[in-house]
Amino acid sequence: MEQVKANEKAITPRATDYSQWYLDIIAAADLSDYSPVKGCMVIKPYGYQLWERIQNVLDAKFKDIGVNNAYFPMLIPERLLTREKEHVEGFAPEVAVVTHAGGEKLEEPLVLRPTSETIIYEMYKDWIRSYRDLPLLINQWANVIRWEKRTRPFLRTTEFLWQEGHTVHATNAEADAFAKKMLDLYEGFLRDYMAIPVVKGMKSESEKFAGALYTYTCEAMMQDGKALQICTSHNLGDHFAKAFDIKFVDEQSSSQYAWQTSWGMSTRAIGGLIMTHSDDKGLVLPPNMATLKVVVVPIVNVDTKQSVEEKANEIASEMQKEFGVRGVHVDTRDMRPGEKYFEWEKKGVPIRLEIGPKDIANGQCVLVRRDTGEKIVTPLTDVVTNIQNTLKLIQDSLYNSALERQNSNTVEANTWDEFVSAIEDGKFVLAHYDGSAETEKLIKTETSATVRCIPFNEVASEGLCIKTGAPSKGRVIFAKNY
RNA sequence: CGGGGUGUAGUAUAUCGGUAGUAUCUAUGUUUUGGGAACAUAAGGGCCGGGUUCGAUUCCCGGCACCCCGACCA
Repeated sequence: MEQVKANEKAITPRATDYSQWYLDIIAAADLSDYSPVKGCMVIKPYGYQLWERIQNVLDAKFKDIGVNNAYFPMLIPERLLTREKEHVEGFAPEVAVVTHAGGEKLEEPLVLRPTSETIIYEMYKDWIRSYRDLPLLINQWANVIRWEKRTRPFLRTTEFLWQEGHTVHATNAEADAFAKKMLDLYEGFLRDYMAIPVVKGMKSESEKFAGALYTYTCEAMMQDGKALQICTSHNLGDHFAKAFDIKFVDEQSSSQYAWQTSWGMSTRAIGGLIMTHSDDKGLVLPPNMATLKVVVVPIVNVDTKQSVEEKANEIASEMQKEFGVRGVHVDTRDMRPGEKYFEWEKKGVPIRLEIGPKDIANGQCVLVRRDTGEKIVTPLTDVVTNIQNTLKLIQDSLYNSALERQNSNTVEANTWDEFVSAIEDGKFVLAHYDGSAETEKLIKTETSATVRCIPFNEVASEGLCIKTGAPSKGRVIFAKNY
């Protein structure tokens, strides 16, 4: 009977089955549910809070640099999608198409957007006439559909939520600088809020966005050593401008094609958050991502219930002045304290505050860190300050340990044997390769590693391809990936 | 689309060719409360179709669904 109990409440250890561990965390924290349509995902309220946080913070950052929101339709006429050759070839295998509506077969099928470049640029071509209309900086929050063969909650779902920014510029240099600027913005967000360190770099020719000139990416390392592409920013060059006839008249009165970027971050980032910080007890949220930052658990019995809960509420309302009404919760449910602890641990709440009759008598309470489990006895007079400090400590410590993990699991390989064994060990492997799609394919077949990116600081390095021995410029990171 | 696995209550599981058992969850009540409480009562189940059989949840065939591993996923 003990055995059954343990099994029911335990989370599969990471070391045993990482994949199952990940699913367990999601279930334990009550983040999502499977939908009747395979591959689609229901995001439950506690999970959606994370998405709302991402939305709020990113949206404010976008607006700070002059990017405003708009909305474009979900249905795209098929002829628009097919306009840019590489784009349609890249996406064709995974688009869902509406062929019937209103009880009739449609004359022209409508594609459920896998991404919105085409429909947005069809509009842009009429919005842009002169250099005075540039740059045009627009973002949209939307859902997109990609019919992937294999899905995983948050990491790759058939339908997912994201933001996609689409900008238009007068020169390629300006567009490129903007694409990189957005990547830096993402990096800052991931560092300061999600506590996820990333490697910034450029995608290889075969991994870049279909239709882009260059794709820049933030790659993060998960706890099993696999890479996750957490967001991308594309310099689209003038490819789409030419396909959609987006032209402007410059200061010399001559007509020119415009230069564009697009960039996005999706609900996949939540998957990255889960896999970066969580432990075998459940989810761990960085304080800057947690709506609920402190949960207060009064320790009571029948006699002390009223007085202890009163005191707990009093402290809580003091804290709410600092952390917001939704930032502090007093859990007065009629359950044993231990049960509550486990529940909030599974949900990743950064700090738990235990307060019982003995504490009150001593004018103190017990502050417990979710990340380390450390218990800190705190005078009631210093609670708010101590919590503020502890939240900062947790935030920093989560980032630092993730960074440390990433650094210590990133290695260089100079021979093929080194390379194979490092990939086998789940490392990020820095190595030269000749840049050809064939070599990439070959390496993937033999080791299941893919080119994650060419880190910006490696672009100039020269050497010989790890596989073919051909001359190579720009060392890349290889890794297994999600 | 290949390889493997599983279909029994909301969830997790057991047994068995003959009345389907347990835990958990849910509801109600009493007692409890410094790390997953106890007792009592109640409600709730065999994926679908066919075959073998006196009798199938069990065995066989087919379908369907789901899970895992690959392929695929710029």
